Formats: sequence, C-alpha cells, structure tokens
Amino acid sequence: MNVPGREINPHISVDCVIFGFSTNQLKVLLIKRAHTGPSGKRIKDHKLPGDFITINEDLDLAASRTLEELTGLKDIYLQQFAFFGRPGRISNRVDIDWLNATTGHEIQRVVTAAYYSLINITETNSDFAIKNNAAWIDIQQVPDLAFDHDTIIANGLKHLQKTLRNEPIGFELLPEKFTIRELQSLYEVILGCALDNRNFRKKILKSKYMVQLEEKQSGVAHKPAYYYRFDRNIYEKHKKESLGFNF
Amino acid sequence: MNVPGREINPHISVDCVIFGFSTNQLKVLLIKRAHTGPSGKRIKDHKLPGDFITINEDLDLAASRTLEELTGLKDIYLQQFAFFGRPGRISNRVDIDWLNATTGHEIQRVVTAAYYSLINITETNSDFAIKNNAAWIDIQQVPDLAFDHDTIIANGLKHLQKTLRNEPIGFELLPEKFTIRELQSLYEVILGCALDNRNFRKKILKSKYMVQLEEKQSGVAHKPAYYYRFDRNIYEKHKKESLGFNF
DNA sequence: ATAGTTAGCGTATTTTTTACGTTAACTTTG
DNA sequence: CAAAGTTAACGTAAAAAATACGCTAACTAT
Repeated sequence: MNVPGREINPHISVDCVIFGFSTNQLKVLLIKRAHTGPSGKRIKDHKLPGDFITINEDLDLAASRTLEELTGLKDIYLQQFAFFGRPGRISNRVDIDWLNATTGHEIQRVVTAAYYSLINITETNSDFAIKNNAAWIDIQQVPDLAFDHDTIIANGLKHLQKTLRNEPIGFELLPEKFTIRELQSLYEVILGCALDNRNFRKKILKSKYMVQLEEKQSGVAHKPAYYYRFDRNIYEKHKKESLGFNF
Repeated sequence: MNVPGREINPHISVDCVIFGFSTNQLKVLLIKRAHTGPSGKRIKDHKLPGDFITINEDLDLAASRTLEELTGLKDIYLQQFAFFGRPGRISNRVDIDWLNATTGHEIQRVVTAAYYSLINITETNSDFAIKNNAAWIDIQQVPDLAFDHDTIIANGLKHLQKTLRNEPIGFELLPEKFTIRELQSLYEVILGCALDNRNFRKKILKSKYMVQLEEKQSGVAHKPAYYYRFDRNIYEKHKKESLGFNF
C-alpha cells in the first residue's frame, strides 16, 4: 500500500475471501489489523485480504496479486462473486483513520469487488501467510471484522455452497491426492449437512474424473482407503450441459 | 446526466442488460446513441442503458434508477451479475469523446457494475422506453455496441440461462397470466433448445406454484389453452434446498 | 365438412436417488 | 493375541424422476 511508483485508484478495491480446508474445518484467511489511530486509540482486529487497485490495473489481476502477496501462490481458483458499494460501508471512524493512515490518501467512498478463492493449505503457503500477518480462522469462529467484511464473507460462503453443488470445485481445497472420505467431509462441512457415505461414493465414482491411485492410506486405525486424484481433462470432456431445470 | 445538483462519481457506473420477451423472441433494451464528436464525426450506434452513480448513491439504487428512468417501472427483477473493470475498456476515441461531452467530466477509467433485469414488455412501458430513445432488439441481432457492452450482454445472457435452470424467474418475463406453451417457448428461446411439450407440462405442473385460472385463450386456431399464474408465496413455502450436487 | 393446429392426458421404460445391509482391513486396547 | 472399534468398499431393493412416445380434444381457417 502506498508503495512509491504504484499509484492507487482510491475509489475501487478488491477483497478476497480465501477459503481453506484443514482438520475437517472450513477456514478463511484473515489479516490481523493492528494500528494506533490519531486519537491514540488502539485498533486490533481482523479484515479480509484486499487492496486498492492501482491505476491501470485489472480487477482480476489486483485480486490475484493480493492473493499471491499473501500466500505466495499463483494460478489459484479465484472468482469474482459480488461487488459491495453501499455509500455507508466505510463509515466507522476507526476504519477511515486506518485507511487514511495506510494509504496516505483521504479515502472517501470505496466500491469493492469481492472474490473468493479456494486454496489447498500447505505448510509452505501457511507459513508464508503467517509471515504476512494473516491467520486461518474457522468459518464458525470469525470475529467481528473491519468494514462490511462480515457481510462479504457470508456472501462468499453462500456462493461457495452454491457452486460446490454444481461444479467440481471441492478438489481445489484438497491436496493432489485425497481419499473419498476427505472429499465427503469437505462437502459435509461446507454444505452443513451429513451425507450417506455409500451413496456419496456411488455418486462421485459414477463420474469418470475420479482417478484411483495405487497408493493407500497407512497408519490409520481402520481399513486404509485408496487415494484418488481429480482429472480435469476427463471432467471437461464428459461434462454435459444438463438441459433440465430444477426449482 | 450532468444534471445540476446531482454530482456524479466518475469512476463507477452501472450498466443494465434489460431482457424482455415478445413475439417468441428474447430481446434486450438498447439505447440509441447519436452524437457528433469534436472532429465532426457522427456517432450513431447503440449502448446498454447505464449511468455513472452519483455521490452517495448505492449501486443497486443507481441500477433501479436507470431502469425506472428508461421504462417507468419500479420493483422489477434486477440482479447484479458481474463487474467489468478492464483498464482498456474505455479506449475507443469515440467513446471517450461521447463520455466527456455527455458528462462534462474528463472521464478516464471506469469500473462498471453490471445488472440484468427481466421485464414484462407492455405497450405502456414500451412506449415509455421508445420516448427515451431506446429500442427492443432481438438478442440474435444485437449490433456492435459501444464500450465493452457486447461482452456485458453475452455475459448477462449466460447468467440468465444459468439462473433460469435453477430458479423460477421465467415468469418475470411474462404477463401476470400466461399459458404453459408461452412459458415453454420462453424456456426454449432462452436455453436454445427444443423441449418436449408433454414432459415440460408434467414437470412444471408437478410444482404447486402454477395456479390454473378459469380463463382460457380465445380466438386461437386450435384448442384454447388455460391461463396460469405463478404464485410466489406457494413457491417460497415449498422450495427445498436440494442437497444433491450435479457436475 | 375437412384439414390444420396446439392442448392436455396418459403409459411404458430408463435413469437417478434414497435407504439401508454386510464384509474387509487396519489399529488400539486389555 | 484376541477382541473391540473404526472406516472402506461393495451390494441390493424400492422409490422417485427423467425420457420417449401415443392419442384424443377443441378450436379456426378453408
């Protein structure tokens, strides 16, 4: 922010709801905001990763830049899902002070483009995020956030749920190889309901894009499961536009 | 535009893809743009209805204002679906001249929030639109448009198609009372495929929210069809979150 | 009267979803 | 080292939904 030679457009920002899945929990990556306001009042809370766009920067690019600066990751699933532009969304004194201090501009109204991202948490990118003052927080335990970021997260989650029902995006949250049970848990956690493991398996394996690997789990206190990987090429080939409609 | 006392925010605009359905065709409402540039060059083309937001105006409000100014209609189905902010999207000399002339500002980069709207075309609102220099144009025959408005329409259509498969929004494009055949034609035109009339009828009537009226068609050269209406209350009561996922 | 058209009901078949039962293969516990 | 606990993986039967058609009814135009 306020990097010389990188002039910002103070009217438009991007915010990223970055989802991760770890220890059977859906998590979001939040930035810890610590700042002392002009009144001497100390702010210590969280906000979504985001930034003003720079002059001549594409919105999608600004979002993936934010993501990369925070996690070191490129080419990650990233989707715009809504924009937030309520005139009053930046009305809190604390938020205004913080913006003015961190950007060096007199910030007034800001319209933000919201993206959500799905990443597979690894030690590497997690360390990277922690160094950048960010933390993975359980979706169930998100504290009050700066600006209207609570609303943005809630909205992003809805979009994630909807997309998860209709497109194979769950894999983005898992490592390259994963078990069917892990995938099922991910669905259960995100959709917020229990699924029958036998029917889930049937349904997921009916699609051809789940490729069974030779490797099995080991060291688990039960019958070890085979690992699978998601084959995007097979998916792209077989996907058919369902002409049906459901409502 | 440039109305005194209504100061615009020259960085952010809204654009509306307004869909209508008439004579078995999906149509969009486009504004005829006629203007003589500083070079004396004459512009005569089309653009989407849209406007800069004013200072302190909510985006949704700006969109519904645009819609109302153009059609006289309030409380119409209106959904944000994407934003467009490519730095180069306003690069055409003609577009820049036109913006500067009509707004009285030196317009540079503009990020636009795109909405799509579904309206039931009537004589009243159609006349209203024509007086405002707008025209209903077949979606198949949309000419080259100003700015990146072609892209915005194409994108809006995709969103409409997707939503039409999953939510009962087709009714928004039809009058209060309509026949099942009209509804089917609407689906066929928007989704771009033929549907079996017997199965369509079965599927649509299985839902309880289609209320059959006593009135029939008259003056048609075939067995007259009953009129139906869509009951939103019944729909809201019966809708169930399908927990299934399809991909 | 007849031909042409869409409305509206029905039936048979296939596919998908749902609800469970059961054995297999591993670790942990006593 | 046997027994208990856990999840994997395969199956089956029934219900529900989607698909592919056949057919008669009711109107207008010729």
